Amino acid sequence: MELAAAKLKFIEAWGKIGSEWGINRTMAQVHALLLISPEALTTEEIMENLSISRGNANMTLRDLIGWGLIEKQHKAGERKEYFFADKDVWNIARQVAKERKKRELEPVLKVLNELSAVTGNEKDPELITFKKSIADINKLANNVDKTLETMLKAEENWFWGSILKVFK
Amino acid sequence: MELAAAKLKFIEAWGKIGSEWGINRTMAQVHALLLISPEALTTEEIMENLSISRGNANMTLRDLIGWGLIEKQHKAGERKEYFFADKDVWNIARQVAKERKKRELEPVLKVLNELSAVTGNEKDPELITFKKSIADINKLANNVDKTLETMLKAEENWFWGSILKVFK
DNA sequence: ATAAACTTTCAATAATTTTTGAAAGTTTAA
DNA sequence: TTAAACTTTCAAAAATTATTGAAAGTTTAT
Repeated sequence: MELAAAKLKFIEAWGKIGSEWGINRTMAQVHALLLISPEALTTEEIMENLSISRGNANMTLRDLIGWGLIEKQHKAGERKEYFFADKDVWNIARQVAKERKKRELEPVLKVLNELSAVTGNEKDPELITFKKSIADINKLANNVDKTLETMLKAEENWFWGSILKVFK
Repeated sequence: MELAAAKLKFIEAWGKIGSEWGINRTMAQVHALLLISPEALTTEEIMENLSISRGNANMTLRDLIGWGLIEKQHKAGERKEYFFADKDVWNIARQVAKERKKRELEPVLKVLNELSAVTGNEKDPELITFKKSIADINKLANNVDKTLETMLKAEENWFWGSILKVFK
């Protein structure tokens, strides 16, 4: 396969993955484009490359910066802003894990905690089932939380080394 | 907090989590409802409880069965179908992991493999960057795949025991 | 101070996803 | 076979989410 075709295919695939994981297609595609680009690109170049509007490009780039996945770069003597992606895939995974933990897991843990305090007739099967479910989910969520916490601090080789060794 | 209020809050929260993870809100809410219900419920009861239409309930229940998260049950002497959710949270996590692995991760691994075979001028920075990105993503995806594979086979206590011990 | 170069905003529009509900289909019992 | 009880389908409508593009805003150089 030729590079040009492969690039298109990668951008498409990354966009699809993104949308399956609740990240909007365009955002994932812009990220893909920057990920495989050796040079930082301008808004203009991104718009053209992906056939998206200026407004869309601007918002998407802003979001990607918010996720910590790309950064702005300024070139000496130029007014234009350039954007480039962190190419370290482990950093990307960690960054995504970090943001989703903060944005999603933590609020869930908070709600689960509140729900643990439900009151009522302790003989009521409805209450018994409810409490058991909440307790189980709570336990799972806490284990996930701890594992992510470790992942965030860990180096890639150490992390996978440890996990895969245990599972051999 | 009273049980009735807690149930509503849980259904809402589970729905929100679902939609953040690309599962549609209603599907997650129906799952939540069945998860905290000690008895199997009919389509009718689910419709009423969540204020959704018959068509929606039917499709959603079908999807949940497809994900292996709920099952049909028949009660002796009754024509109606009852639905109930597996209450084992570890099974749920495994089931979701299994389906997403099959539906999403495996196709991605396939595409990444094809993209590894890209050809071109080996001195071209574009090609070098592309190949490096693909190789790195490939490695990460394979590690995730192996870990999920282990998770699918594992008992909950063993799994978390192993992971959390390593990370202590 | 002005204008060119560039970035951001946001109301309107488009695209996508979800939901409805009535009609069609199926199963069971008599 | 008929009809009641129940389930499934799917075209149309509603809701949600993403995108556009022109106008407003900002920064820099002169």
